[in-house]
Amino acid sequence: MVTISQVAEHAGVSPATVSRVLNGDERVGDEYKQRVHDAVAALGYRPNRLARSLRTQRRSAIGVVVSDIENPHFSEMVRAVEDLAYGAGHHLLVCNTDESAEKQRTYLEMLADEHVLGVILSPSHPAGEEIGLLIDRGIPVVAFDREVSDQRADVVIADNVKGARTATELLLRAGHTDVVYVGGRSDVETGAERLDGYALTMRRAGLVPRVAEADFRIEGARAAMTELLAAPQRPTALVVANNLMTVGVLAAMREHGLRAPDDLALVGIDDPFWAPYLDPPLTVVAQPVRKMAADAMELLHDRVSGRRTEPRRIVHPFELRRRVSCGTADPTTQ
Amino acid sequence: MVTISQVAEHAGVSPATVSRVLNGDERVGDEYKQRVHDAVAALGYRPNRLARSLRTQRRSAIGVVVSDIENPHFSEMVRAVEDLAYGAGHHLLVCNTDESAEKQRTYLEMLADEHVLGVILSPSHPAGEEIGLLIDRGIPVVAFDREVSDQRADVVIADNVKGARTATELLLRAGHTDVVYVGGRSDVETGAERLDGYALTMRRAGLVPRVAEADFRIEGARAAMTELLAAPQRPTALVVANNLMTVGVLAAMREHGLRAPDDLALVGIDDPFWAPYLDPPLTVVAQPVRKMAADAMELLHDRVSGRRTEPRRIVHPFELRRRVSCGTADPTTQ
DNA sequence: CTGAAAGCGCTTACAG
DNA sequence: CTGAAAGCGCTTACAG
Repeated sequence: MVTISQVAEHAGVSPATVSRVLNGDERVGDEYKQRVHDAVAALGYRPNRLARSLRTQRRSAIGVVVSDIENPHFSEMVRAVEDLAYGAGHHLLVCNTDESAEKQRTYLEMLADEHVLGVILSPSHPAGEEIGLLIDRGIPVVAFDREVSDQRADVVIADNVKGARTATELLLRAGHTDVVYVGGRSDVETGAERLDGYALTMRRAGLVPRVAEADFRIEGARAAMTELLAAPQRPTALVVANNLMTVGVLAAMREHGLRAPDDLALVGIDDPFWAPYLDPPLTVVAQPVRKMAADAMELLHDRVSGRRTEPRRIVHPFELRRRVSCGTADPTTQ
Repeated sequence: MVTISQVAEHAGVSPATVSRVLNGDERVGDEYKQRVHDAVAALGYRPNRLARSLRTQRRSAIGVVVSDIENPHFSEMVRAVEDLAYGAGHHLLVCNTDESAEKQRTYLEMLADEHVLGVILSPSHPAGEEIGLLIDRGIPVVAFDREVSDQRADVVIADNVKGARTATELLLRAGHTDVVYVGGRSDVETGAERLDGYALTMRRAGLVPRVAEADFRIEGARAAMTELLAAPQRPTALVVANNLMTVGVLAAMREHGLRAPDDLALVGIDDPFWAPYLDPPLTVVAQPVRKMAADAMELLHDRVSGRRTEPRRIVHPFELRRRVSCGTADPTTQ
């Protein structure tokens, strides 16, 4: 392990001068600069970032906490954040919480103890006190997808109520009246809001909401669908609460010999990369994940640079991406 | 920021004693222990992990370098690694290289400078000299999926040749003679080996290999398929080089009104979580990603603990997961 | 069993 | 422009 002192000795200067040269301090004389650069090259010296972070009290890591990196929604988010972080010379500590309050706490405490630059958190437990711990210690937190109780955090979310409304309205305008919502966990914010958006839209149209309850997961959706399709009255259209559930819904439909959109029209929420390639290509309302990630990073940078101290809250609209699964025809006139 | 000295003062002991208590040193007297614990609680003290790492020369972060976290293969790998790391109290620095030699170099150098505990690397550039830099500095490297030039690294790979052979043989045994390989990048190890496995198997059966060249990506596979299906003789079966390409292949087939397995039998390589839910459910040969991740972590821990200094190389077999897309009938007798 | 002191590898006022 | 010295927040031989 070559240290800065060894470089200094080799170059015949002080460690302070080596540090200055390496950090681009212009006041150093040209000959000294050259000698330092030569010594660095000769010894293959690389500064210890740990030591630098400790001394400068400035870290280059950003914590990203999601419930499950394997969920394409979060893979996309992490990917987008990573692209931006790389450009800024930062790197990512990625943490999965599995929707466990305890894992969230453990990870956030660890990130606090690591003195990360900031945290982008898709909360499993919005009221966790460890969120305040981070902010107390001057580590900015951006809540992603879901809000957190601590009002000092920044927030980047999508308008789930409107998103579900857009999906539902699309089907209602096509003439459907029996639109069922295949729902995710209504005990979490995103689940509750999407359900609300659907139910409100149905009621406003004078229709009765009907929900097949599931859990945001493939097999849960498949089971809920199996039950739904065994019921006396089969709906003509579905709104599905997230991308994983869509996979389960399509599987259940296939088992029952049903095709979208003819037997059952379908609008999904979320747009994983394979949605356009499903059979049929899936119509979805999608969160603009990349834009949201860019906002999250910008909010973080504003905080770190001290440009802003007041919390901000950015709400993105969902985007309708119309493909095939929603159908086009008015089913009442077929 | 509460420091260990403040805790010491509050408890009326030395910083050394606080450190000992917090690190579970049993030699400390019970009364002192109690006083330290009280002071820690009163002040809300949390040790600075950066300072500890610098002092002990022991880091708790593991670097994971993949080409693209959005590829389900790597999402699954990172997820599996993360599960194991969490249990061991480690956390993950996740890096995307986009198959760029430069990004790989930048990230690996950064991981070296961060003095991470170890690196799991799915190499974009197997001969990168920065791999040696890590090992020189005592940071163990486990090559994942693909080998690296530096012989000192550990290796966890799947037997791509046999995997592709298994896929091809399954189709040959079903009676197919015109099996086309929809190929990935044959300039990378995995691509080249899978191609070899396919081609060898065809030749051994007295058949002529036929390849639709693509690039491991959805659109590349779709384009290659469109070309293939425009050719005079349509094959009766396909082996597809990775999970993303399967998505493109199915899309192209749909555009041409072809269904698997009846019009075209299909075996994929890789088993993303949605493969069983595709239409038709996909028959695949799959790398045992979770087992491979577990091995990678174990190799890392062996190195870190000094239990082993000689490099190890673990080769996993692919697993055949037979579903619907490969068909069952002998097409020559239909 | 406990504390004073040194040191991990840097950076940065301070003095010259 | 350059260096000696202090210090970031810990841990750990060393001495008692």
